[in-house]
Amino acid sequence: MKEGNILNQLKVVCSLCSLRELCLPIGFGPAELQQLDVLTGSKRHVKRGEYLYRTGMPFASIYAIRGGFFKTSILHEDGREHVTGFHMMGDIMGLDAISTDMHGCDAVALEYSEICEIPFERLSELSMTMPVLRHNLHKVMSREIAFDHEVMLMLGKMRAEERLAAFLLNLSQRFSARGYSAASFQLRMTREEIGSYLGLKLETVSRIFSKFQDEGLIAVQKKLIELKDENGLKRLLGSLA
Amino acid sequence: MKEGNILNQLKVVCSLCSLRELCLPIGFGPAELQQLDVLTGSKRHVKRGEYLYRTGMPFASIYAIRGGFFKTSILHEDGREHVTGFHMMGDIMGLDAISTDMHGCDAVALEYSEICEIPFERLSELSMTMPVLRHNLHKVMSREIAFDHEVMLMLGKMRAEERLAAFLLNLSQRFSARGYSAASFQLRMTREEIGSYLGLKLETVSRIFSKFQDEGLIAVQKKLIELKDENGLKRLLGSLA
DNA sequence: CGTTAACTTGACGGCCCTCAAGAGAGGTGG
DNA sequence: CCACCTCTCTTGAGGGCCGTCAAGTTAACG
Repeated sequence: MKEGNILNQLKVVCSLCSLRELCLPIGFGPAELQQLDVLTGSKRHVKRGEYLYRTGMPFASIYAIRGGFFKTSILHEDGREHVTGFHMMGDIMGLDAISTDMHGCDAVALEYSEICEIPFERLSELSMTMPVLRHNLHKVMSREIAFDHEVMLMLGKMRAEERLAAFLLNLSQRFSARGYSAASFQLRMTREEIGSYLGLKLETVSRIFSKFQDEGLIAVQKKLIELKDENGLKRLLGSLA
Repeated sequence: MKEGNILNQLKVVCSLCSLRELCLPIGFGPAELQQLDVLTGSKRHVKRGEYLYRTGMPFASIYAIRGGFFKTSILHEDGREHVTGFHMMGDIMGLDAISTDMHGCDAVALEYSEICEIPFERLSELSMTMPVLRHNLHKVMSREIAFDHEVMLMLGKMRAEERLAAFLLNLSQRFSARGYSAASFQLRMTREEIGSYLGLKLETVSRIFSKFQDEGLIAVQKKLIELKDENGLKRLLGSLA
């Protein structure tokens, strides 16, 4: 992996939700903008712990996050879950459901969140006449594929410390891209959920957080994370390659 | 994970490449079909070991496999590679490059292969006027996302034996869906490539193949695999859940 | 027939999981 | 307001799975 390949992975704030603003400078007329407004009309609030959708539910819309924090996960019969992703403002969820017309995972809000429901059929139709919209849709889907490949790399090749470092740096960049601090942020998820996402156990996550703190790389206070030595974390990742 | 969720994952033979046939029963006229032929006109042969594309190359086309076998992988500076996928007839490659306009992985033919190069910009334009094409494109991309999530689950949660069992069953189903034998097939990749894909070392892959053979689950003769007890393999997977 | 790549098998060790106990934080009801 | 409960997190001890290292075998190819 090229240095910073994973690091530079971030789901840019280019959500279809905010496409109105995105399209303005491109020279859209009022008519097109009005069409977009039809799409972005349906907003919903989701309380902490509530499901936005569940596995097996029929697929009709994709969801753009206006604010808040979600996890998506697959649930097993025995109750174990695997977290497939964490999602924040500007991210699009539900793209994996198009192929089967049924949601293939659960989406749970980890804090109070606002989402924007986008009927996919209408979006698809609208993308006929709006090349920019079409291009953006393809980019969003493609970015998810490319990002998932990075995650696969992480799960398949990295050791626990490298995974945690990559995870923290990715979070940092995504917060930073959204105007929040890159060096200090609140984790919205538990150690167990982090572990599930990274293919580790919660004890391992906790231990490595402590280790990073001892080494002066980060400061941890429960869910408050402060990156003290970003380059140090990046060096950890570099050792993979 | 629901029983057979991973098992049922298979990239259906619905490649855009064979869309001509696919669209016929839907009632396309000669004009539309001619448009499609423009897309599928550019065919290429790739010899064993040749690269179809490499990381960093500018993105212009996606590729539908007409025949043969590919692996896609990310290469590290130190020479180590992580295999992100194996691809056979009917699969589409290169979808991860749309977001960056640059290929993010290497695609290597593991045997003599024939592919069909599809200029993405033209495909995208064409999808404006052809809803079926548009829908198929979205489905193909969505299926890749959903499948990658299954792989992430495998890498994050399964033990070595479970990964191998899932791998063999997935291969079996994909061969079967293409008209080949589900119970007996030739591996196109080395143990090392399998290991890289599954997050294991080649010795582990070899050991587990031997173990499966001792247990009567499969018969192995180098690259020739015969599934002797498909249900036994599925039971291995079931124990995950 | 010689060379090399790919595979198999064994011994050993390390990383992470498992099991366990305890501490801290947050919420609820008295 | 405080006691109490529960969820989450931390830390330790021990064990198991798989990686590492090594040697030998087989297959493929010129």
